[in-house]
Amino acid sequence: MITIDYKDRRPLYQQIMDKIEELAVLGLLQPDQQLPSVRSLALELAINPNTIQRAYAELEKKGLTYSVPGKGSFLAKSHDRIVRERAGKIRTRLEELVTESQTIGLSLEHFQNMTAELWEKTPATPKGGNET
Amino acid sequence: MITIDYKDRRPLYQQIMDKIEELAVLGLLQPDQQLPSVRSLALELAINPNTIQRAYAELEKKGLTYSVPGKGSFLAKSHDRIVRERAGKIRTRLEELVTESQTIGLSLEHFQNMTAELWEKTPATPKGGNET
DNA sequence: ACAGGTGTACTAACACACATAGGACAGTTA
DNA sequence: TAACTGTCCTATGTGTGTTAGTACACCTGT
Repeated sequence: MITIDYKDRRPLYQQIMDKIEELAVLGLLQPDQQLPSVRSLALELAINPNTIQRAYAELEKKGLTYSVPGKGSFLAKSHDRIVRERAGKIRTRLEELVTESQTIGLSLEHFQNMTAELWEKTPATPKGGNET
Repeated sequence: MITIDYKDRRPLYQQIMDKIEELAVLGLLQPDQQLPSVRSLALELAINPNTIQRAYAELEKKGLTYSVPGKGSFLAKSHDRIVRERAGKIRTRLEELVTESQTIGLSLEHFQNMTAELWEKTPATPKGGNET
């Protein structure tokens, strides 16, 4: 379900956070569904439990999950809410691209054409291969 | 000409690299034009010369500048070439955005509308104020 | 009550990148 | 020669990421 890529420059805890959010976006994790326990996931990924703990703590701080001592960690937000947040971030990054494009004198038409072209390529998955 | 932003999370040497590339894109630095010397820029920015040295060395590795011992560091590439490289990077990042948008089920039409809307906002400059 | 699962907290240690500090050497130019 | 230039080197401090080990409190099934 979750894998680690040591070629990835991002911290392990960050990769785990992103993977869980990704699973939530894709609907493979449902609200209130229990996540793997800190210890079991650490064992499975062959990394330190503290790293998982870190990831779960950050996810909870973001409001994406909630933890119940003695019971486990669970997905908190609804699929729709996560998707809306994602859309917001995409908008922010798009704004950066727009600004940079204008700096180098790219036209809106050129940009739109590029978008349409890339849209049709429809690659399978963005970040390096999602397991199994 | 070049400033440092300590609120910026990027390393200082990275900020310097980006600023110089930015100046080149905007045409404020011409090919074969001499850059500030390692020591003078370090003095001006009140940081260590080694940090400037690092920035210049990385820029040279990227082929953006060239250094002549005893003479100085100079901008290497033509404006056009830098712009083309920038465009390539923008394309790569746009591809990421497209993929992520598809993941969350955004439509091409929605994406294009968002782009057009952002395009018209036309903010002054992206990264924290490029002074005088 | 107990055992075994859960989250949480804490300290210590290591590796790495960023940055500073200070010094040294070689080439260029006036 | 003097005063610039780039380049190289070692040492040090700091912050972050990660591992390691331990401990405590909570929940659940037997």
